[in-house]
Amino acid sequence: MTLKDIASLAGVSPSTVSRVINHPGAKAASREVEDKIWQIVRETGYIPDASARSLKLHQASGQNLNAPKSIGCLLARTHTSDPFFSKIARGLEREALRNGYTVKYIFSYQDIQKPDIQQSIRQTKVEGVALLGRPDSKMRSFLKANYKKIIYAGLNNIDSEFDQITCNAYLASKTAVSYLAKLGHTRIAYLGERKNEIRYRGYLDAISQLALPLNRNYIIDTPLSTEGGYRAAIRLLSSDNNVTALFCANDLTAIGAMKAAKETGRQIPGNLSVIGIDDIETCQYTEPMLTTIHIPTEDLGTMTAKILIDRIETGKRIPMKVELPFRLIRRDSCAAPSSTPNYT
Amino acid sequence: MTLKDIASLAGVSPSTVSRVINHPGAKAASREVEDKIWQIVRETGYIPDASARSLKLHQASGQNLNAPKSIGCLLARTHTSDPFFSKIARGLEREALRNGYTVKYIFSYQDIQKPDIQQSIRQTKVEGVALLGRPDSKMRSFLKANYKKIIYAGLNNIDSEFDQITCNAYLASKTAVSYLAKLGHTRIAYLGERKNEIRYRGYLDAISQLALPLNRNYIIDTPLSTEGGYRAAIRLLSSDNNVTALFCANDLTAIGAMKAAKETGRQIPGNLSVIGIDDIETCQYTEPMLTTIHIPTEDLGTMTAKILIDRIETGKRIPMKVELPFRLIRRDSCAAPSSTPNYT
DNA sequence: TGTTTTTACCCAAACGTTTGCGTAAACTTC
DNA sequence: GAAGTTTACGCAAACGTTTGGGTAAAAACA
Repeated sequence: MTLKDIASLAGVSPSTVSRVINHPGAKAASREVEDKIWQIVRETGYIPDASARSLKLHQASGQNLNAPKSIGCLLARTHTSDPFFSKIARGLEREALRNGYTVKYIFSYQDIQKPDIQQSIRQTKVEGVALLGRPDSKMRSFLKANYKKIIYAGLNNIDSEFDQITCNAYLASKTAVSYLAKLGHTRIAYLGERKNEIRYRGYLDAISQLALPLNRNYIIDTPLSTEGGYRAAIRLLSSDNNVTALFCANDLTAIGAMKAAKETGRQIPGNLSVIGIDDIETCQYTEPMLTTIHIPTEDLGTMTAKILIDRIETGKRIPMKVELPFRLIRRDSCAAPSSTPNYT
Repeated sequence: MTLKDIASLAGVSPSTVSRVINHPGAKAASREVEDKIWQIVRETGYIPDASARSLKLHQASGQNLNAPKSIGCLLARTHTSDPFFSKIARGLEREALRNGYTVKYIFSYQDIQKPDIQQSIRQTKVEGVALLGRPDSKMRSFLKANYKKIIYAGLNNIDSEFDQITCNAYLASKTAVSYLAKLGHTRIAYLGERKNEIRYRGYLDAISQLALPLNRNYIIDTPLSTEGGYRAAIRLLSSDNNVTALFCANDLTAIGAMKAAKETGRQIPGNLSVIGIDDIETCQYTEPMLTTIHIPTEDLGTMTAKILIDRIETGKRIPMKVELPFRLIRRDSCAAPSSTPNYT
């Protein structure tokens, strides 16, 4: 349904329809014609095309009072089933809706180099976009080329011109490791990603600052998923009997690791302590319940929405990096290393 | 700064600039010219006008052979973090992408009555939509009014004109209950939703067909989430010492229930058997591992995409109801009821 | 009745892009 | 060196609006 269609249905020219719609009341057309036009508009459910309008008016996209507004949310498909990101998305959506915005999600990260995918994404009209999880460089340049208002939410700082809503995962990691150290652990392994990963750096720095021995074998590079954690832990635990604690870069990984631990005969937290990051819901349903660092995931989402929407509505950009607080949640998966330290 | 400006600065036509910018690498221009254009773009800080772009790209899917194509995916926000639906979505997305379609997700279910939300949804152009999870009547009429090509995917049959890709959850439920009965259980509880829920009907019919006693107290109406399962099970287990098995309408519920069982002193599967439906990944990471009915979730998604896309491309509709097979996965959470049947 | 004003509409030119088609020139191939 | 193929571009027509500048017909006026 376009203006033209309405026009021909009403038997008038597009100009007339446009005037009627945009300046209601201003007698741009006869009473009769005006009524007829409105009627048809209602019947057909016609919605003026926002792009065309803004193109023509070249108004800085803010004017139309009752226009449908929406923000985009970009998320890598691989993260689609990660509760951490779902939760952020949920906060985002809630806050957006409260402000009258719809959220449109796009998960087609990895195919961003294909031109038709790019087009398809561009085609969905949004006033700004929230970026969940680290973008690769392709994604980054695509975003810069196509959107003015972009906010990144996630755990890693990304060195880029986007504004960021994060939690200080570097500190969070150090906190987790320190906690393990304070319990008496000295042989602490890292399970998670390494490349450009701030949690890994946090681990490394904590180890060195606490003057703990750094053992290369205790660093396992693995994707942040339950299966990744399981595999990594199996690898580690079946070849080494000295580790007493596992620092996992997120809860999913930790949960996988716990299963591996049990399968290789460990008691948690008896012979082995496990700690994660995120505090996803499942942490409370594992046996034992998982000690972890709580990240205010949902708030991450709502803040992102708030700031993005503020930027959209005021048109002003105050560059910023927001950091939300984390905290250690002591549950049952960590304890002092057993007095008979080595598992046999 | 417009395309034209860039073009004249570079001494070429706008078309060339456009091509260079949009299909980088595709030798749309000579190496020389291309470099020059990028250089000017960088120097001038040119940003393509989003409205113009989207206006142009919108052109209603009629002519343009390699136009960007996309399908919509509607999912209730409440299901957003349910692994069952994430998995369907993942299958859907994979298949769609393989066919050159992008998927656009919308989670704004509950606010569908607000006109501006409706507008915003309508505004996103898609060639067809996949509907994950049962729509309420508002949603249904909205969909019927706005889209021609709709396919429903999920566990419940919905009596509607939409085509459906499902698993026979009715039979699945009966299978689960029969399995428990075959193990020797007679006091089997139902934890899950009741209203219009086919799994509930399956439970009821199984109980009656197997001539087991039907105990109203063993039917707990609860939302399908971990927390829902936990609450429901606490309620049941702390007031009754005779149940020997819990049939949970999905795995999330079952996982919550397992926690409650442990907290109330049950051994699984010693004193209490628990069975779920879905076979989400977490099932393998619980203690004990959860026996469940496997639903080919990802296939549900790919089938949905396949059929939807076929309909879009051929333009023909062959009304259909597709049913994918399920199967029982025996893990460790179910066993024969103990010889000292009552828990004390 | 002739002249001016008003009413009610239409025409067509933009807005900044993208892209199918066309075409000179350059390069192959035999 | 003729015939075909490829490369590297330009032309112009869209996309859906808005709006300034018309102009016939109707209304008002003298």
